[in-house]
Amino acid sequence: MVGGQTDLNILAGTEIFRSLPTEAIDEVGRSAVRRRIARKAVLYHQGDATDNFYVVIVGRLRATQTAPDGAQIALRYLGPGEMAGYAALSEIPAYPGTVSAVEDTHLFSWSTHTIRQLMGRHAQIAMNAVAVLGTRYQETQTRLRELSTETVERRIAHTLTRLAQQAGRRTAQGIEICFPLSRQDFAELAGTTLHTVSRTLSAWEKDGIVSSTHRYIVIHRPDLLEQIKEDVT
Amino acid sequence: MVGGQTDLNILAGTEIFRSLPTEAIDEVGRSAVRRRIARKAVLYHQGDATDNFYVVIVGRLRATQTAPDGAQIALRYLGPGEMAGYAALSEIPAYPGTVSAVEDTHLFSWSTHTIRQLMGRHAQIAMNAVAVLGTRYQETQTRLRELSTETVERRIAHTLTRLAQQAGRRTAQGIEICFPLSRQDFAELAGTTLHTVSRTLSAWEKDGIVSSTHRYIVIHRPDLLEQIKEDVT
DNA sequence: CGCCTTCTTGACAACCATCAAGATGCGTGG
DNA sequence: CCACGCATCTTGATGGTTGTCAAGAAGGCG
Repeated sequence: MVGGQTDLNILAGTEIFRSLPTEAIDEVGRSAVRRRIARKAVLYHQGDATDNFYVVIVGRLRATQTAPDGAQIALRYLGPGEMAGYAALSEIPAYPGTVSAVEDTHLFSWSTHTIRQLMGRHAQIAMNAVAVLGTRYQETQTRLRELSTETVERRIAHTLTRLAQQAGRRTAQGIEICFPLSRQDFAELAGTTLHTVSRTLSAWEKDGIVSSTHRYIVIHRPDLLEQIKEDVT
Repeated sequence: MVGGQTDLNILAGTEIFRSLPTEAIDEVGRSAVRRRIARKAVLYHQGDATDNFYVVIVGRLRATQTAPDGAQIALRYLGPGEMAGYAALSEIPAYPGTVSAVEDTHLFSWSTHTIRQLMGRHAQIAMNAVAVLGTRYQETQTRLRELSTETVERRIAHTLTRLAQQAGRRTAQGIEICFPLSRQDFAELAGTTLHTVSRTLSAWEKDGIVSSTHRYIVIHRPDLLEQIKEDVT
């Protein structure tokens, strides 16, 4: 159970519980459970029975999908305020992907039954869920088109821009992606191989567009990235 | 306005208005407008301001997305009972894709304002929308993974299976995709070119897996398609 | 300080898009 | 009813993009 005023304030700021009247937020808080998972730990596995719904408080999660043959792609990275486990909302019986932690992460969680009851009682929650899923659906459609029609370099540029938008932090040097991301991780997000990502980022680094230390990427020249995306050469 | 008992029965059977109490269905029907669009006509264009929400009664729609450079992919084909224009539900200001009719199509429509009001008043509608968007989101994620990791032939097999599931009709010869689909259309759905689709289907036709006349594809050996999908050669 | 993971870079080849040209078939108009 | 024309489909040849294989370099953690 979660009840402190700070917790309620956090809840009120999340994508799924925004714009709720106070008593509804109270109810949401009363039925929430706090949980913490360590870096690299798995929140749930693809194929597991859908039993819980989550909201990230602090940290970063990574959602992936694996094919029967082992090939993997990254579906999304989830930061503070974002929800995980939408299957719990939509009566999908098994999680369609695996979610694990990129950094130590704090979460709120609700059982499938509870979150559905909350949605039924407060249409605003369901409408927020519609908005979130709509936006994510749209983003995935766009990725699908990019993957179908664009060259790798442009796809990598798009992926990087999206990352910056979702998890970018302004610094003196430019925009930094604020969680660690290996070449392999990036490749799984862009739909290519770590080799191609490495080559492309190396070339961009030569041109002063980006730089990366450890596993943190910094964008120095967003304008040149835009140019790469639009380039019709 | 739509009020006949048959219309209400149709509405009660759609993915977005199922499981509603009678008076809610009544309300939905009262605020609905009937509309009809001819084959090849456009329901709305990508980028248009989101003004209406639709449900297909009979016919078939096709949702596509076009890149700035003109490259196009098919997002989805929509048949009876399915909804179009989810942007109207999720406050996305402009339609993210274009929807046009593959066959003469009858629709119900609601203004953006009306459908949102209905959702707010009846949480069940919003929950149904969550379920529909969740399922579509999941499907798109799977397509994304296939496009990232699988060979064209297997992707074409997956695409054909999905089509059969969504719009297949059992016949004496096998399962027929029950709307006309050109090689180009198929290619835009599978993320490849019409040439590759043509070659692949020709090869499969030689093996007795499928056949196609005019623009109707029939699957004779679903089992062999499954084998192609799983083949780990 | 050493090992192991991750990254970089090169060489090569395969898959599939592109280009090209002919075949088929449907709709339309005479 | 037939013939013409246009759209679609088929099939071949070729080349480019990018994945695969390989091996060495760099960097972090125990």
